Amino acid sequence: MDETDELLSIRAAELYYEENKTQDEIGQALRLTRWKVGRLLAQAKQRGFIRIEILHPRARRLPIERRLREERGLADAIVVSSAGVAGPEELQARTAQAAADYLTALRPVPRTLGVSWGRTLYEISQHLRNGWATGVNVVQINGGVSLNRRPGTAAATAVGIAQKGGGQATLLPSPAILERLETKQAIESDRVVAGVIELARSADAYLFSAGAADESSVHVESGYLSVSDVELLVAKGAVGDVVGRYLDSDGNIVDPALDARTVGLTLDELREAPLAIAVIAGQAKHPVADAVVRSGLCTVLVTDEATALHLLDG
Amino acid sequence: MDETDELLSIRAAELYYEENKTQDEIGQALRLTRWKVGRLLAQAKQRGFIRIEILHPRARRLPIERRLREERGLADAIVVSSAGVAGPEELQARTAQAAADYLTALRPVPRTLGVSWGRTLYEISQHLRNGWATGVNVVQINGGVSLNRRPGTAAATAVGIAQKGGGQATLLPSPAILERLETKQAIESDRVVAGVIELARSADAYLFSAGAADESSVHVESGYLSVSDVELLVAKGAVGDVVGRYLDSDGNIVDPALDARTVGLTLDELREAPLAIAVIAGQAKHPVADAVVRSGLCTVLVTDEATALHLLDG
DNA sequence: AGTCCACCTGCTCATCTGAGCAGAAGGAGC
DNA sequence: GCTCCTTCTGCTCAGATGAGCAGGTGGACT
Repeated sequence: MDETDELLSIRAAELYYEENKTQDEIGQALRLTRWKVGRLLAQAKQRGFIRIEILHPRARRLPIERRLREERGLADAIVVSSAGVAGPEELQARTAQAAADYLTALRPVPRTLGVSWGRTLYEISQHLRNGWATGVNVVQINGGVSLNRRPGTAAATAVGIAQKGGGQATLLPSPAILERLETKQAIESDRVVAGVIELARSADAYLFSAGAADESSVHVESGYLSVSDVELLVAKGAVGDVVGRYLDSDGNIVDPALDARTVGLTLDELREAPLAIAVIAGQAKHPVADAVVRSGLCTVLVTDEATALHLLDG
Repeated sequence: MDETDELLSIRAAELYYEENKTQDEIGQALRLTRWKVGRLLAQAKQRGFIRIEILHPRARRLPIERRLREERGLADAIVVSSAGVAGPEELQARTAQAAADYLTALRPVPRTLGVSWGRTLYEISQHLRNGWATGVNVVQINGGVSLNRRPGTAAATAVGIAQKGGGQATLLPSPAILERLETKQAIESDRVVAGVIELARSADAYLFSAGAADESSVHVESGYLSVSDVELLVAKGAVGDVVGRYLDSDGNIVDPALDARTVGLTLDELREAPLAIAVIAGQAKHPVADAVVRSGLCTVLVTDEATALHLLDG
């Protein structure tokens, strides 16, 4: 395509997309046949001169979703558009909304849904509508009750999802991380706790997010880890955590001793799940999102456009 | 349009614009008739959910051009797209290119073209192609030869435009602004200078830019004015200059005494021209662009999208 | 110069799409 | 409960568009 044709294709595109002229009219204006105009427009599209964006908080990026499914082996992918996004909070909100939509549309409806907790999960619970399902029971898959600064967030998440879904919530009454291995083993052998974990193992589907390995981690906020603990983990290669377990970029546990003191489903148990929905959004979580997808921790990913493109780049 | 329809229209738009499905296929996917899909897409467009951009340095914004013609009474307007622009230099380059394109396509071809000088005009001369016209003579319409730091820029501009257009350049051998009124009157009564100005008055068309009233002004750079001179002009209401003459936001001369010492066509002479092409780009020139258009200094405006929108806002 | 080949052009035809219309549905007011 | 009015729905039909094809054009190579 020479320079003249390139310019013509731009002129044609202006008349077609901005002035709503027909290809025939454009042909008359530019002294071309309407077939030539059609070809110029096709070339303009194909060469990427034409960008069509859907500007809406609920807009998704289907081509990127397809690439994630095909190139990253996911069973499903939901990618929300970043077009016209105001800030990181809105990105987070859009992604949580999309996750709520996905859950609502999910078929078959899971009888039991295993959930983690955290800012993202809480926001998903807020975006779910009353009656999003009928009779979905919810079970927590990792510990964390009550140490949180905003007490009850973890519980409110699970209970909220369950209530709006017309089911019961089963909480895991345990800290996320114990200080001593013996305490962790003791609490796991507690009849109630063991029962909850057993229920969690039998869930039909899991819904969880991932945390970045930095000082903003919920584990730091909740007091389970200190900033220097996290720095140590990062030094060992940690990119973030899933259900409280810190992993490196290959999805391996970074600190087996710490992991052994962490209550809840293990990463390998998650990997065996037939339906594991990860909801991860934001620049800060790009590395951990990568690790989650690469190591097969989820079968379904709900994320934002920038994160999705990051995953596809590598 | 309720929330459900809004969401459906977004889903439909995704399938239509990103997946290239037909409205009929979308109808099947979303369990709607194809007419409903068509209406949803029309509403999505109409409500502004669909943004179509033409990403190309030569892309123009025809709807904005139309508004400028209709709402600002211009005979013609050329607005280059700001989409995907890298920086102010590229905006300037795009606008200069558009001005060169406009000149090249101009019919009837002017026998004599009056030009000012400056960074913008120089860039236009660079973008013109050899043989853009056959036999267009060029005449400078304001003084400024030789005091410029990059000597010859003013002359190179006029000569370049003329040579590439197969014609002769007539330079105005005079400073832009004289220190004393008497000197200005003396130089204007010089036979050669008077002849050039007479020729300039008889030009078929004028091509000029405008300068912002700040320290970056070519008059400061050229030594005609000091920074404090410009500050004084700004204090008196100056928003910029056209052919070396400083005007306020209403297009009135700010400093009549200074104006009387300025050599070349007057603003009122420009206003009477049947074809006066102003080329103005960049954030810094928004106020002076406004003054130029409001006070009828040009019949044709070549500018960038942001500047055009600024003109239409007010 | 002749031949071949790739590309381009203008066409036919099938499909897609938007305008306009008649009837149905859903509310508001009586 | 009934009527009227607005809005919505599914349709016809004509215009717009894209796929595919035959013929033509121009350049490269022999």
